[in-house]
Amino acid sequence: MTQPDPIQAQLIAARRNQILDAATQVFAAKGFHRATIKDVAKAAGIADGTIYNYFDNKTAVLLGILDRLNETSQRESDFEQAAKGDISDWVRGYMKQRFDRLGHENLEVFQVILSEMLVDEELRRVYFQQIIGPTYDLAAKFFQQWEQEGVIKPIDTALAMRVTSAAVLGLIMLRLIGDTELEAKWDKLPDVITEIILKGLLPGGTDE
Amino acid sequence: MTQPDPIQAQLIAARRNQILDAATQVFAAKGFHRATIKDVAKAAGIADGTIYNYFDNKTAVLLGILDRLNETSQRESDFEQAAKGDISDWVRGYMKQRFDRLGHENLEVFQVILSEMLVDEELRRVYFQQIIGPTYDLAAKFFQQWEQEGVIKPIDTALAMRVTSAAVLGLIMLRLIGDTELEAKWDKLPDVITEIILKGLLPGGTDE
Amino acid sequence: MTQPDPIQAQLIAARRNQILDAATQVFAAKGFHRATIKDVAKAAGIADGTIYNYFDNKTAVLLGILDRLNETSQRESDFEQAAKGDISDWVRGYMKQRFDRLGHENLEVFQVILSEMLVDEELRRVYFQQIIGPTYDLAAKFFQQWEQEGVIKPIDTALAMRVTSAAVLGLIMLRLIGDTELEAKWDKLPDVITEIILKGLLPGGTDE
Amino acid sequence: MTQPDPIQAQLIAARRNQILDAATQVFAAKGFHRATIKDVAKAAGIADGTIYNYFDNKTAVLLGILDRLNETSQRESDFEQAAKGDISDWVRGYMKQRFDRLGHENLEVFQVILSEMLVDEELRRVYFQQIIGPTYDLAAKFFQQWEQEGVIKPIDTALAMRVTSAAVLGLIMLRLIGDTELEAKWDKLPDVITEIILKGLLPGGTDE
DNA sequence: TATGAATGAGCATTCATTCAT
DNA sequence: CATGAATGAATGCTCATTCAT
Repeated sequence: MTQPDPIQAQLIAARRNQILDAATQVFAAKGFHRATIKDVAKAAGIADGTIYNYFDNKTAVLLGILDRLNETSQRESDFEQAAKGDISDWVRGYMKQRFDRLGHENLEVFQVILSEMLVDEELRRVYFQQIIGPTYDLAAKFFQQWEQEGVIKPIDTALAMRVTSAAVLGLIMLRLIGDTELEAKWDKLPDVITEIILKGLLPGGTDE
Repeated sequence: MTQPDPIQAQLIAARRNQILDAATQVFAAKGFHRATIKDVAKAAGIADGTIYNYFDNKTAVLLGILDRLNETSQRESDFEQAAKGDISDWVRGYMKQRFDRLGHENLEVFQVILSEMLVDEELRRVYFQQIIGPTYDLAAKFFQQWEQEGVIKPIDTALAMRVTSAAVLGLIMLRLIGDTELEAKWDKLPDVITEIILKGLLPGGTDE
Repeated sequence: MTQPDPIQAQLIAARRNQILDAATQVFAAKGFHRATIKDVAKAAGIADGTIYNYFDNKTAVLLGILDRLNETSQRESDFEQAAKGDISDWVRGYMKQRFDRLGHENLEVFQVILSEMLVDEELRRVYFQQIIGPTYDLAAKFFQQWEQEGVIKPIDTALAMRVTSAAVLGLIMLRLIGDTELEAKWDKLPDVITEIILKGLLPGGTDE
Repeated sequence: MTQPDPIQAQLIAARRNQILDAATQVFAAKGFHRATIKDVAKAAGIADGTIYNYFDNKTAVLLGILDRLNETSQRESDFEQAAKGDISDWVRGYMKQRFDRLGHENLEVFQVILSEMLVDEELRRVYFQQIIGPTYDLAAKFFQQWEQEGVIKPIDTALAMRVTSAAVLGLIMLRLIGDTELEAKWDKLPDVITEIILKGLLPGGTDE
């Protein structure tokens, strides 16, 4: 029954991606609830029912988008290397990457995911386990190491780390909510936020 | 028609609050979309149609909740006085107030509002105009004053202010998304976040 | 309990008329179904419930309008006198009266009544008994007399009479349905229709 | 997608007809407003939603009925041929066809359509464009030709033509409104109305 | 596997009518 | 009688999901 997966798996993956591409586009444009399966199917150039051969339900499609984002993130995250440099470079690099990766389409899908996540238990769980969790784990290592090395002041690293990423998430939220000022100065944010965060984290906190 | 509206207004306000109480409870429990008007009516102990004597739409009910939150906020916000003290006190006070005000029920409603806001243009507009806008304006005054006085380093105050509130919003988001660590250490956050933010904002950034 | 009706009756009649005036206006503007009791009440400057002290239900209000139209019609119909003259004058007079009486507001209420009548059994019955019936009876007398006197050709007078009034009703319908040509030439119709009908009814049907 | 639409179109047409048959029956029995989509679906033996795969709205279903009536009309209307004969034959033929075509079911649907048309702008527009308009155009040709040939007296042909069809429409209305006399003598009407109309239209207007 | 027609549960909203004050 | 808040039945329409072909 279940063949190993010669090229079958590739075909399936291709179809899934085709659907996810369409869904990303459609969800970003109309939002999760307003977008219908028919919309997605049409955008993908397939029939409604076909989607259900690859995903259990509409929510699963959103989860699929999340998964892909996740994979992309991990592939892109070269924190490890960056971390070899000093903390200043690392934070700035982290910020730059975060803000850059949110181009227009990404931002809109992210909006949909966030909105749905606030309402859907499972999505929340998956997002946390697959995306936030690993990121935390990685970052935690750095923060703890920095603390031990005295690079940052003695502080609850778990919270410090969370405040750092919260600042980013919060700025994204504010922009999504309609803060035009933020939208206009989006490019300046990595530097500003780095400056603010760092000069508090650094024991000396002065010039740089 | 008959009287100007001495007690009439009170009756209306009472009914509205009765509905908003029920809606708050129901929306928090089931989310905005999953909750039906019938649910809210039942929870309020009235008929479906009665809700429409006090609110135009289901969305208007959510806006009503937002309004109440807003009024409560403004009544509670004694930023002005706090500001007379130094920046350190102000930021710590701001943080404390923000985090304290999000008890359990508040947090859940906030979750619903955030989720819906990410999807509903009008809600976004209203929220921004009525809540974020005024807060920004108030905060902007302080930040600019502080900058002129040299209390904080020369920096884009508009962004600095946004980063500050973004940190709070982001932490709330992270908690809502399911960060149990944050939930456990919720009480410590005002101090930690103040420390981080301030020591970056302060020109010296050291001891305090 | 039931007082004879000193001035009471007058007050009641006044209130009823007040309501019917408002209803006529509102129904004409929005149609029977789209118009709500609230609309009528507002237009009449009274409360919703008050209407139900004077009419059993919404349909009864329409019936009330019909009644008034009927009374007006009967008061205006001086067919008797006209009939003393010759048939030509009578028909022309009849036509002129019919077409003149349909000014703008009248036409629109008539539209509402017709539409509702086609769907409401009782309205149909009342309309027929109170308006069409009496008119038929009156006209029948004339037609029969004319036939006996040889003023019109030997023909089924019941049908002849009906064809005559049908022509009028049909033209009104066509106009209501949207025949702009008819609307433009509305004033010419009494003469044209009289000419057509008469020169067929008259035994000679000759010159002109 | 797959095939052009050989049998597909037939299936669709069949389903549409199935729905229209049911709707005709239900609308005739209960009237357009009182009839629910659920009624129609039940009568057609399908689910509610299925109707919306074939029609946009409830109103569109009524328009569909209208279209079918229209097609039938056009197929049946052999005015052209009839017109080759003399005017007397043409009018009598026209009348016969009109009155014959309104058997019982047809009459009831027509009632619904008329009622709704008096209230619905779009229906009115469609009916005028698709049914009345073409009929007018065709008839206008004949009337103008007849006038030029001196077959009918010099008269405003546009109005003459309208009076002619108004007579028919008016009689239908009177019958629909509940004129039992008309119902009883329905078969005699084509002759009577032809006689009345013609002997006025004919220059001589006498014998025949 | 792909299709897309059929399904039918689900829901916001309206509004005629009632009745306590 | 007047009021107008409360009622709650009633309904068109959507759309995720299924399943026969």
